[in-house]
Amino acid sequence: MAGTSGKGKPDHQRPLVDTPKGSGRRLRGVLLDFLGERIVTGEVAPGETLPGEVETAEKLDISRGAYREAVKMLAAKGLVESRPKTGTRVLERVRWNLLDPEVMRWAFAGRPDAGLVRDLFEMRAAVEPSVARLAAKRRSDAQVERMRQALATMSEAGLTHEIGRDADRMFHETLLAATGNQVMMTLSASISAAVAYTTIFKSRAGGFRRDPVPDHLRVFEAVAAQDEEAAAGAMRELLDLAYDDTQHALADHAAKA
Amino acid sequence: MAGTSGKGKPDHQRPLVDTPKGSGRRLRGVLLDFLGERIVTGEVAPGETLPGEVETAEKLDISRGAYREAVKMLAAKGLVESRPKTGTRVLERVRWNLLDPEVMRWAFAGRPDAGLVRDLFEMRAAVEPSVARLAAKRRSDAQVERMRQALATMSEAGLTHEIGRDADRMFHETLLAATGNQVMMTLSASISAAVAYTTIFKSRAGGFRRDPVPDHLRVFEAVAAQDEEAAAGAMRELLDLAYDDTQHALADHAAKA
DNA sequence: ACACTTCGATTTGTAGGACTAAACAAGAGA
DNA sequence: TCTCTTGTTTAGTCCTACAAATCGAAGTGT
Repeated sequence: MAGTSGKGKPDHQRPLVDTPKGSGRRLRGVLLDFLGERIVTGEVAPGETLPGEVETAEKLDISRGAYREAVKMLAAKGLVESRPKTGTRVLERVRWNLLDPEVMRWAFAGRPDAGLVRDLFEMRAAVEPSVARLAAKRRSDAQVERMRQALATMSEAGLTHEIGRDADRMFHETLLAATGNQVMMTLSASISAAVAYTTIFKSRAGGFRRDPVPDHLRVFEAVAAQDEEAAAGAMRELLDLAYDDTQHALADHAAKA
Repeated sequence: MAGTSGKGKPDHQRPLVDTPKGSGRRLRGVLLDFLGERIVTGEVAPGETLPGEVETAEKLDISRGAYREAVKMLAAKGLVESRPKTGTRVLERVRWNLLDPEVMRWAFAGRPDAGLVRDLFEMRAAVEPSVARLAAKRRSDAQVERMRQALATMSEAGLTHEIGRDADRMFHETLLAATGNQVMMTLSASISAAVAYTTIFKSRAGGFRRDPVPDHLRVFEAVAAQDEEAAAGAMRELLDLAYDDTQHALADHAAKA
């Protein structure tokens, strides 16, 4: 791993950033997660500048090349900006690409931030009904069939099980594909990345307060019947339910701490 | 620029990817644009794999380091994925981060794709009314004042002039900030990047069919009065107008070609 | 006080080599 | 024949070390 002989330090037992080891994870990848998470969680505040690249690379005992590639990926996501002489500095939050799935993942790595969850649900409230509406308008019969099956396995397994969550994702994914709208598809891909984390968080903390299957069913039926307004309405209800559950899970979690 | 002596080729007159020269643009940056544009416009189809990195770097007469950093930035935006032995391949469109401002820029570099424009406006139709609603609910007096001023300069200069477009951007930016919603702010940042290109495109091709200032004014007044429903409605009208204009500009452009 | 120059810190770009993962093919064993 | 293992090859990954362009700030001259 370390060139011809590293930096004189023994190859066994590296000092920092747990080694990628035998896993498929690349060194650059773990470094990216390491830095990205530290930035998104606010551990290094916007405006601050990271120590110089030679210095950092040395401290973490990795090469400048690997470090630079990780930093360039952060820059591509709008988290940092690096210029000669000034160094690499963390940008203000507004410049961040919050919609990037990886950024979302970092944001939800620790405990979910209540403000971010609220913002996210406000966004979903704006977008998802329109998604349902468009899906009702343009869905194909094959997509209806796929959603029916996903719904079936979902009601069998329940959302507490892995297989049920998979079915849930499949349901929403197909709904999205039915809109035929590229932009909405990528947006919701990011959102559902975040939603997956809150869902798993919910099922950890306290379980669900109401069965989500009936609401999914209403959405499905409206889409199948191509009733646009009903689809939008059903989706709104589904979202309200999810928001309530998330709020309660968050409150429970806060109470315990 | 070229190490000790490049690759033996004379330093004057480089073969490909116009050199960054005295400009502030970094070599990696122009390479990123070059590759990104080629991918987004479909010149290299999804599924295809780029030639090997040594080969490419050699052909373009740049170092592997610079090339790799550019590719890593593309990977961060979800455009490509590179693995040993397989090479670097372009991902399917659904995995692209279309909301990334740079990806948007590449998408609108050539002639705007009609389908993408439609998708974008469907998205705006879903999101922007909610933006107006939230802004009406939470706006501060200072923000109202800022919007008033932007509107004033905008009605003076008109959207055909640079200064007018700046004021327009300022108006929408402030409206966005008034929502207090981080997620919506980043989303609309991406969207307005695209909108800026269509706007400049519109003013090139045929001008505007209707004065946009009155519609902006209606939005402003509703937000100032904290009338959420009126704000949403006014925004919907504003969007309809913009969509009509864009459609006609697109049609004119197509007719000429 | 103002413009111009120099200097130093830091990123940018270059070169070439060693390591490793992954795909493919060939061979060994059942 | 089929599967499992083993080698071979390919291309990305990671490493070191050096040269150069940039830009801020301090210094210098007028």
